[in-house]
Amino acid sequence: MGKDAKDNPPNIDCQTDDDGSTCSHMPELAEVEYFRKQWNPGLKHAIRDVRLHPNARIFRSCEVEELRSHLTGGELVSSSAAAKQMAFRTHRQGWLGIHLGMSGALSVANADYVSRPADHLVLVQIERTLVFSDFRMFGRVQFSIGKAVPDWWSKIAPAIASKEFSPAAVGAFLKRRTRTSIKAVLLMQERFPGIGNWMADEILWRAAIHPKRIAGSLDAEEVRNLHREIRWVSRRALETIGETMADPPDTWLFPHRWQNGGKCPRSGAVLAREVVGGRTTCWSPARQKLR
DNA sequence: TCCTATGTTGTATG
DNA sequence: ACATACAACATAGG
Repeated sequence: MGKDAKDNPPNIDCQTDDDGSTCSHMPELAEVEYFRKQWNPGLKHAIRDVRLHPNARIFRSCEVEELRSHLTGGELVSSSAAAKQMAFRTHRQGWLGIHLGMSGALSVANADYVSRPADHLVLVQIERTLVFSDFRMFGRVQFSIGKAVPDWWSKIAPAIASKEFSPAAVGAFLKRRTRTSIKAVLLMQERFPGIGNWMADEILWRAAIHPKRIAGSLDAEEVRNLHREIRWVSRRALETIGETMADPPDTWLFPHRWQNGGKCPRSGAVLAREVVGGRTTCWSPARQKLR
């Protein structure tokens, strides 16, 4: 699972949002991986100062003063991402966990960076500043010290790319959901770590499965197709969005799904949009039938 | 003014 | 114990 970050040469570019408020990419699997790498230039460099908002909601599971004193004068040595969670290891057995929620973002800025109101955790170094901003504060920071792997990291479900994420495991999970839509089930992190709203829609569109289908009603072939598309979308998203945050090409559902009157890139039919499983859902009625 | 937002969690109910 | 549904969290933008 863990990919250790490379110690890249310092990158002093300011990559914070220039509109100062919104980020068009909300964090799912690949976006989290992209944001994780934003802090690579700061790994293995001393942190001179920690600026944080101790009462911000993102610290609701965190001993803020312990975090502050540990990081001040210390350093981050490596990082990995799993599901929608990031883990940064520190100089002396520290674990810094970051979840980006709906509006969180990591960025690297100049050494003389002036914090904005939504910058809740800012790590100041000699050559750069590492910034975690989150204006809605659905994100979460966690911190612990010690060899023991913290629960928030060890309890993450087996990665979609792993061997344990098998068609049989997916099928067994679906079989237990006899009254829930497949769309809602795909969002369950206990089996589909990192899948979020846009990925779920993309996967179902490719697998030609209607989002309102009852999860337990999929037949063996549909489960196989679904499993294959989950793997494919995850891998391709990591290769594209995970590297550059570039939007996927027009051959994906992704760039069409929020446009009013958007059309299915395969059938040309007008896309449907409706709340399914409590989330806004987009599908192509021409490809995805309720049977 | 009202509605939307790509996430998770706590709680109530079946 | 497990499955299910939904309000709540906080903020900005259309």
